[in-house]
Order: sequence, then structure tokens, then C-alpha cells
Amino acid sequence: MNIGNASQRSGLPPKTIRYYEDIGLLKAGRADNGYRDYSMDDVHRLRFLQRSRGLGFSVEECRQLLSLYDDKERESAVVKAIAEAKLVEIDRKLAELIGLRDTLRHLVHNCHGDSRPECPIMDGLAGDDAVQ
Amino acid sequence: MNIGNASQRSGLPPKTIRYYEDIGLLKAGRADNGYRDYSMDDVHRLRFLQRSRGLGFSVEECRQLLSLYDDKERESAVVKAIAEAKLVEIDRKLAELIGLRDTLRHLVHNCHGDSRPECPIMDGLAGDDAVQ
DNA sequence: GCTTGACCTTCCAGTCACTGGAAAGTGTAG
DNA sequence: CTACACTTTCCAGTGACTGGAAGGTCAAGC
Repeated sequence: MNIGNASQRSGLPPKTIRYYEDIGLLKAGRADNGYRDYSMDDVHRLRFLQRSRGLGFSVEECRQLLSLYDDKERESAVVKAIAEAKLVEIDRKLAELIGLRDTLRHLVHNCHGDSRPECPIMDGLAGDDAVQ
Repeated sequence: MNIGNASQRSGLPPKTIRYYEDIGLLKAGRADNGYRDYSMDDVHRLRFLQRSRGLGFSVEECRQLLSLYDDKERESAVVKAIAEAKLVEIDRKLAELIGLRDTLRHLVHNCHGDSRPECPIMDGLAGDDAVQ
């Protein structure tokens, strides 16, 4: 199957699929006309990449996960450790983002938002007073 | 004052300050020896940038905020609108991240994490079953 | 005066994960 | 035969820095 077809089945843009091949994440066969040729197995791996990336794993982590995906002898403990580390990372990002939101929300809440120049948001960003 | 000093006072690395100058975010004077020379006013603007970036505003948004910061006639409503839009964006990111965390948490929870190859995380990433 | 080391300058390249676009070849429907 | 969609490769750009090289400047200590 051509790349466009594989793209539709995997949910990854053709450009991204070629990029993944470039960086050695997944190699495709070639048809006689030079077009890339994908098997259903390839499509499964592409979908795997699409989901892994979508869940926040980096490309390097995806490379690792994909090799575990191919490894019929893998230990699920290894996979679980990677996923747990990612979970910690997501939780950290989440906490940071919540902090940002609360700070910004507080600033917005205190701003009249009218035609006058006085603005607690600006004051907060300027850092004259405590922002958090 | 030299860039190192301005860096310490603003919390921005010298490299970043030079980069901001490169992209026209903030211009510094020059001393006789060719070194950049910063006033306390410059430091205030650098701190303003440091805080704005830290709160998740893009460099282009910071450019806009900085010009409002300088505008003594600004309307606080304009600032508030920008901050509110950013708040919506942060909330959207937050919701997405929470979705990711829940999905991943669910997968991790279902995985034994032992020496056997069976792994619900892998199955979830492969997408044979519903991930969310 | 000389050396050492910290600081400063510019410029170029790399990061991450794509994405856009140009130029050219291929396949298919009418 | 033509139109048009699809494919190929290659090069460059994104955002917001960051690292490093090569060289200039400055202050302290000997």
C-alpha cells in the first residue's frame, strides 16, 4: 500500500511517516516504481507510534517502546517502568501548569478591564509585587 | 551595567538576553568597549519578560505586552483580554494533559509489571482495544 | 609588565518533531 | 492526450533558545 493509504490508516501525515523513516524509526519496503510500500504490519507499527506520541512519549521513547513491541520475550515490568516514569513527568507538568493557571487567574480576576491604564496584570508581570 | 549583572538581576541567562535583542524585543546601549550597557529600566523590562515568559506567554505575546507596559495610555481591558485568552489556552492544555494522564494511569494500573511479556500497556498503545 | 581567569563580543550550529514548498517522476480517469 | 492526484527527494523554516568556538577586554595578583 502507498504512503497516503498508510497515512489514512495510521492517522499520521505522510510527511511524518517519511520523517520517521529518515530517523530510522521504521523502514518501509519499496515498490517497483520507487514508491514506499507498506504492509498491514507496518500500519500497525505506525498506529503504535501515533498513539505513543499522542500519549506524550518522545520519539526516542517511542523507538524504545517499538522495540519492546517487537520483542516477544519482553518483560512487562520494563514497559511499566517507562510508562510510570512518563506518568511522573506528566504529573510534574500538570502541577506546573496548574500553578501558572492559578497565578494568571488571580491576576485576571483583580483587573477591572476597563479604559483606564491601571492594571494589576501589568503590575504582576512587572514583579513590583509578589506574583505568586 | 554589563550583561552578566543584568542577567542576575532579571533571572534571564545572558544568551537569552542577547537573543531577545537579536529578535528586536529589547535594545541595549553600548559602552565604549563595545559591551552592552543596561540601565535599571532595561532590567525592569527584562524582569517583565522573564515573568511573562514564565507564565506561558509566547515571545510574540511578550512583545505585545511589553509595548503595553510602555504605553502609559493603555487600556487595562486590552491587557485583560490577552491574559484571558492565555488562560483559556492553558485550560485547554490542562484538560488535554489530564486526559493523557488518565489514559496512561489506567494502562499502568492494569499492567502486572512482572517478567512475563503480556502487557496491557503495549496492547493499549497498539490500539487493538480502546485506549480511552 | 605579565599572566591568569572571568567576562564580554560575534557567529554558526544544534535542539525537537515536524512542516512547507519546489521540482520532478508516476499513475489513473476521461 | 491531458488533467490531476499522488509520489519522490531535497532544502529550509518553525520556536525559543542553548552550546561552543574564536577572539577582545578587564581586574587582580605576582
